Amino acid sequence: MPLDHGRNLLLAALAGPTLDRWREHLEPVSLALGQVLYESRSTLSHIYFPTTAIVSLLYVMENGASAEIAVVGQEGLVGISLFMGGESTPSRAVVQSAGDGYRMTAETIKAEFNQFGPVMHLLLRYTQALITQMAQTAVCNRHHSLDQQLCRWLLLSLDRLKGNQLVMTQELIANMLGVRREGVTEAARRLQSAGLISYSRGHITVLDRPALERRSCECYAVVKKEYDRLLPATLAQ
Amino acid sequence: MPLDHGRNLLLAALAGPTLDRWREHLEPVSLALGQVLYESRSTLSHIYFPTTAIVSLLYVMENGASAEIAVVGQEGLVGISLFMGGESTPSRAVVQSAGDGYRMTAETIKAEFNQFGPVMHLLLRYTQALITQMAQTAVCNRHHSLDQQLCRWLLLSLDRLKGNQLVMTQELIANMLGVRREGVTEAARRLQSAGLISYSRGHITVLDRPALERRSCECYAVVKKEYDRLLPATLAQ
DNA sequence: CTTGCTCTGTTCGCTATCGAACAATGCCGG
DNA sequence: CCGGCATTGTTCGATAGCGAACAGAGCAAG
Repeated sequence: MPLDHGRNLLLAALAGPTLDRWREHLEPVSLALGQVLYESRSTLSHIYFPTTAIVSLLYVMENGASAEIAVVGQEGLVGISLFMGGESTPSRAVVQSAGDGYRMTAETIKAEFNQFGPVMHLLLRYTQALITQMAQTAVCNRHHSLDQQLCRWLLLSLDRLKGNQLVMTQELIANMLGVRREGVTEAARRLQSAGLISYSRGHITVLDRPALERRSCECYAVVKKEYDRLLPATLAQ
Repeated sequence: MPLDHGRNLLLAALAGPTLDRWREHLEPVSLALGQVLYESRSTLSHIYFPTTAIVSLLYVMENGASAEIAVVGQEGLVGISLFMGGESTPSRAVVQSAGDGYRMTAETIKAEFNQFGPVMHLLLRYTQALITQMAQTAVCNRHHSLDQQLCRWLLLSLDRLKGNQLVMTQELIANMLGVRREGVTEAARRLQSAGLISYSRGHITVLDRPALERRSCECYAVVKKEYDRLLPATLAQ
């Protein structure tokens, strides 16, 4: 069963006949750290279903600064603009944590979407969950401290990986959060001395997840709750 | 022609037969300042198509602070979660500028969407434009100064009104931007002394729109461009 | 074991925004 | 035309995050 190990939850939610039809169209791909799945304003050639990889949707400003808009892992897909109809977006999709996934050509996914069945409704519900994540990112950027945002970010990433370890430099986290690397260093040090995490040279281990959740702002919980509500079949496994 | 004056651009984009069918389902409504079209997490009963009103989607935090996620006017609709499948969202929709619009029951819009024709594709393209606006709000909240954000916000509002006047207290703007009222006062004073706007007691007149655009961050242009790209038929009027 | 490089730690002054307190101004109803 | 209220203006100290510069510290290749 090729779709089993480290599977993507949207794919896993597909019922038998659809999945059988999809199987031949799903190409396994290995996603390397830093790989760009699509560039800002470029027409997408494929839609991606991460399994063990994590992908960040981020916007890169004219001056080169960036900010993460949302994160996608095994629970979702990269490339909603293909079925939403726009074909491209102003944002960029970058692999934030190396791993595997599947991809499907733009044509195929559009044809599948346009069968207007359960596939379409699943993809749209996922899209709404993604919208919630973006909205909450906006709120979080406005109101919450770097410490809180770091907690939120670690939790969102953790949910998309197995285990309690993240391979992730502070520099990279800073780029995602749109802050200075030094700011992340200090926030991480505070979390470490509080015993919530331990890290060294690109390896972060979460020691006390409940404490991390308490220290995070409400944004994490809002997003989590909404994913659980909108995609129960896929997450309750 | 009841849908003519101060019309909604999505409705205007509908072709004859669809519009004829819709006409009897569209109920004209008057939207008062501060009116809540839907509450956080509540099931929506109607979808709204503003004509002269402007509606803000905002998230209200546990401590009462708020932040605008996106703004909707004559170019769009309020209540995407009805056809996206979630039925509700964690955000709230509040009338930011009084005016008129149309509404349609949840049942009707779902039935129309599920005819899978041009209506569906139009609504999905609009949704993608809205997503871009949310994403850019997140970026803007992270990186840009209050002055820049105020310019962006004024421009977005202006695009959704006729004329160059906004009826809008600084207190309200502050709530939307998620900043202090004093901050808006100072930013507005700076814009006023630069000759870009003139305001008094809740009435803001834009005197020099090009200058406002220059002073704004890139976010406004990104969003505008994406709306124009995704909804050309509706905006090119 | 050394060299070089990546990653993390730390410091300094700077600025934008915050939070709070209070003053001034103009509109509206009686 | 006067009192009250909504709105705007101004100031103060506090603080979070920025920008820049540089110091350690661990890993990896030779």
